[in-house]
Amino acid sequence: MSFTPVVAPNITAAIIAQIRELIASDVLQPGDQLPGERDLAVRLDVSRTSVRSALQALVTEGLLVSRHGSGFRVSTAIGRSLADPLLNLLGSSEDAISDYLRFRMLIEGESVAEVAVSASGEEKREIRRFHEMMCEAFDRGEFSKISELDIDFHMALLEATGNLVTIQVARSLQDVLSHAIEQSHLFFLSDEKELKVILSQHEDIVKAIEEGAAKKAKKALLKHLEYQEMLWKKKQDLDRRDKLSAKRKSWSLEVKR
Amino acid sequence: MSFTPVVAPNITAAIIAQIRELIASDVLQPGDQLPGERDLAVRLDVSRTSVRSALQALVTEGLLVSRHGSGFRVSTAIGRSLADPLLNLLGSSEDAISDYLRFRMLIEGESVAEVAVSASGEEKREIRRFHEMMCEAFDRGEFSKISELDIDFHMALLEATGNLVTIQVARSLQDVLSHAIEQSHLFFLSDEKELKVILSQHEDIVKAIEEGAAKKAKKALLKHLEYQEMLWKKKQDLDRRDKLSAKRKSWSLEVKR
DNA sequence: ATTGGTATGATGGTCATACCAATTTTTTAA
DNA sequence: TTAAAAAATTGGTATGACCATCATACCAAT
Repeated sequence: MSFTPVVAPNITAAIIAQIRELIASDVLQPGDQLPGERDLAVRLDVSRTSVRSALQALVTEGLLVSRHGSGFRVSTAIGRSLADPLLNLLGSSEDAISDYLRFRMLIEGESVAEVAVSASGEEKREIRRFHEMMCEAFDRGEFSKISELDIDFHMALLEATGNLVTIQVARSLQDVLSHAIEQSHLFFLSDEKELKVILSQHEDIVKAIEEGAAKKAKKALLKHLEYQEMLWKKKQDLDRRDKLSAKRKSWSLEVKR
Repeated sequence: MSFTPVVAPNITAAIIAQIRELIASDVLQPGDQLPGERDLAVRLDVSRTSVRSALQALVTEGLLVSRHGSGFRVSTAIGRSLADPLLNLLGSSEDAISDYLRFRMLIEGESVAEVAVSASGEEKREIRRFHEMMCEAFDRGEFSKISELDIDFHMALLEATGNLVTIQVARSLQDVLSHAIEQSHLFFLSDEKELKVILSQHEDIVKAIEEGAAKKAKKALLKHLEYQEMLWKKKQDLDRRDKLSAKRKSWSLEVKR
């Protein structure tokens, strides 16, 4: 007969676990606002003291941030342990963006195939919704919003798989990218013509998903990412040529001087 | 042990800092008992609420341990930092390990196919070298080394692709989840029979890579990871059954009381 | 001498209430 | 329409109370 030590019931720990679960399962997303302490207390049927204790613990852990008078929000920098090394990487290597796109092909290629065959109707409708919002933004000429919506579109794809590890990794990566993209401005949204191509590629992906055609969806998505990689390399070439000509110019000036 | 009254905004933070300082300067040594909450409150000239908030934070941080009715003590096992949000996040979910393996299937499946057709002879020899080291460790009965070498083996696969993003993500993720894997001890190295299966699966993978057979290699690797997922689910079922019986037992005890 | 029961004081855990301070929202007045 | 003022909301702190648990001491029965 083996007895195991009894763990005392701990209300605070239970609240912590519940909130953590909500964040892990992506119901609460980075940046989302939590209900107020008093509200939470009545919802969970516990005292405000216990709620505060739990929230405080999550703040010191870094999962939440609190602002006096405003409330609690889910931290936007959760995957910092993943993000930090990658940040250095993207800054140091020229090919990092290309590697990033190849990595996304690994992840999203299989994921979208899985989604096509096993996602619910509601999830598929969610994906199409993002796509339509993107098209509308394009029609209105709000090019700055398009890249945001593009991120949402691809995240919705991954979220439909329900794989928590995939979701968190993707989110961390996207966080890193948002920093890196600011440096290499105009990453995707450079040309109206190119945007049109991207939107039609998205349309192909969504259609394949709705049809439940796994291989077709995967193929369409890989084509989409390969196109973006091509765009990136093209842009990189132009930059290199610009730098080269600039160098020549300054050199010639130097000679003249 | 000298406590000075607190005068500051962020009262809780000030208390935390003071106690942390006492521990860092070794005035409070591991195992030492702290004054009671009420005592501390009057010594610091703050409310018991603030004292509790601070102590609670230090407990979740791992510096202190509390026992109901006994008091707070300085933790005897300091140094292990569980402060990583992502770690706790993934640790809170039951399916995290399973999701982790599915994630690896996404990454490694395509990667190994790529390696089979495009890796150099030297890189392939490197992979085989890790495999052989694993076999030798098995023959010598050094089961504890096997899981380490297993990690090296799979990392060598990914490094052969040359994708820096993939490598970084895999490294970080393995780092984050290492404790979760250790916690579910005997994950891989439970049974000699199971280890033999794993080694033969590795052999299949290596052979396919050396032959340059992409699809064969991918298939072998997916089979390998699916086998591990099966092992994990099996173990999880056993755990659940144990907990259930334990619950029944404690219940009968409760009735007696 | 060991075991089981009981009493007591200290401690952590939780709750309810109140008030303060920072922020946001709404209202009001120019 | 705009800007200032007021109100409502929210996190931070304080206080007092009650309960469950722990550590200890003491007593009684075997």
